[in-house]
Amino acid sequence: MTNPSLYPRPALTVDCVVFGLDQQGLQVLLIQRDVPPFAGEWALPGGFVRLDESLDAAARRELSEETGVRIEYLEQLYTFGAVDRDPRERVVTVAYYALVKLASHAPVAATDARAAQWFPIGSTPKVAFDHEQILTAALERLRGKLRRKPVGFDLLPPRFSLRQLQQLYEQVLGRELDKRNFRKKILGMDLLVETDERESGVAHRAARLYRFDVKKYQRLCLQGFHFEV
Amino acid sequence: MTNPSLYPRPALTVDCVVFGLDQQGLQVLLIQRDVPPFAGEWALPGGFVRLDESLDAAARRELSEETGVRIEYLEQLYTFGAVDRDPRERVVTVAYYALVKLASHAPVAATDARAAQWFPIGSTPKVAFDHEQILTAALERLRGKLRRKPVGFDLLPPRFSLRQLQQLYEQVLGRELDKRNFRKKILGMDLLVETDERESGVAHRAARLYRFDVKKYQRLCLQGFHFEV
DNA sequence: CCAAAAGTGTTTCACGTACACCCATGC
DNA sequence: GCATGGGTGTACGTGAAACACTTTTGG
Repeated sequence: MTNPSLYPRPALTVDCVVFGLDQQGLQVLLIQRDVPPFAGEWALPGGFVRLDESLDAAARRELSEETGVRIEYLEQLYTFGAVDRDPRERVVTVAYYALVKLASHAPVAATDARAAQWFPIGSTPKVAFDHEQILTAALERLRGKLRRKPVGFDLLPPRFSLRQLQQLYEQVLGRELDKRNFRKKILGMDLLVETDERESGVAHRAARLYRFDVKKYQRLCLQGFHFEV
Repeated sequence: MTNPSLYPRPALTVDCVVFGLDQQGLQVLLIQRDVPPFAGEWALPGGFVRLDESLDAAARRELSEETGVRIEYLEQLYTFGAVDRDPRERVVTVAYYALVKLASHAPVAATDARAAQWFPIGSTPKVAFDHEQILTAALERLRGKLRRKPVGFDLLPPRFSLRQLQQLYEQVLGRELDKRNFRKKILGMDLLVETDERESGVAHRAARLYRFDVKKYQRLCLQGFHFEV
């Protein structure tokens, strides 16, 4: 490893897969490109990494600039570096995925002029570059993460019903779960605290709302506790 | 996302954590730097990504140039991009980890002039840059991977005893396992085939040697089989 | 014959899974 | 009063964990 300045360099970008949850299920946020290549096509929000910012910071900045969503959870996913993934020239991209509380946002949130839109997983349009591959990888990672870490709560409002929680797991894991077993398991971890609030605006018995006790989770983790659904 | 050539770019490198297993346990391969910064200190093998090679290709090339080891398994780990991780200038590195069959190599393998040396996990010297952090991340990832995928066989010779396999798991996972339960579980997966060879050169009853049936594993995976130790 | 590791079964307990009914509420 | 989902307990089976002794071989 000699002097770095002697080598021609790939361009370096970050791209983000933003997941949100609403009544229709799990959604991804895409933006419409306004410049070539792939002008007019949908793509993941992202952009170039600046010299004075870390990769995480670049991801957060791009998300804030392009979508204005408030990020609950952000994790680096994988770095994609196929030689021809950008037709212009060599571009390596560090992909991230993010979770947001979709319920608290306007359905389409975009701070700058670009169109941003939520698409249900499984009904995404054709996307630019190798972004399809990134989307797939992100979803796979989310599935694994959700089972092993309590990140699901970052997709839900601060207070939620057990039904909401169960539906989240069902949608992301792609299979049905038994109501009684699910409640037994989740409540058995002793990480949810009952609030005295209840669901409102439903045409049936209102469900009790719970909140996730982050502090308690962190304490348990130090004692070797392992979250798993 | 406008024209990439308008932005100043970070330098981009790959660094590899190479794991091998011998009688002393799990080892990591480090090389001694011969140029500043950190000249004389130990570091992970790695180097700059060229414009005409993918990230994986760059990792393989660097490993071959700097260490000459034959790679059994290679996986991208994480991309490290703190602003000041290289004192010279902004350098982002894509870290990989690799598994090699150490028994079949000379204890120190280096094809070019640089010193390369194996160090036991837990007795590594001070390393340059943020390589300590990368090492830690690699070990953590290896632990998880080993439990969920049959990558352990990439650290063992093609024919191995159950004891060797068990010791591998004990060393990497950092805890003792019950011999009978271990054998029951492993043999129960029906992925090891008995060979008619036995251990040699031991001062006690010689153990039977097994080999891992990759084909069968792949077939089972398609049917939803899930490896777990 | 002694040291050292190979090889082998059973019992116990925890946890996952399957499964059905009454209750509260809004309309 | 009816439709809709909220909320609850039990029985069964599978799989993990604990546990000790006999066999083989080399020196």
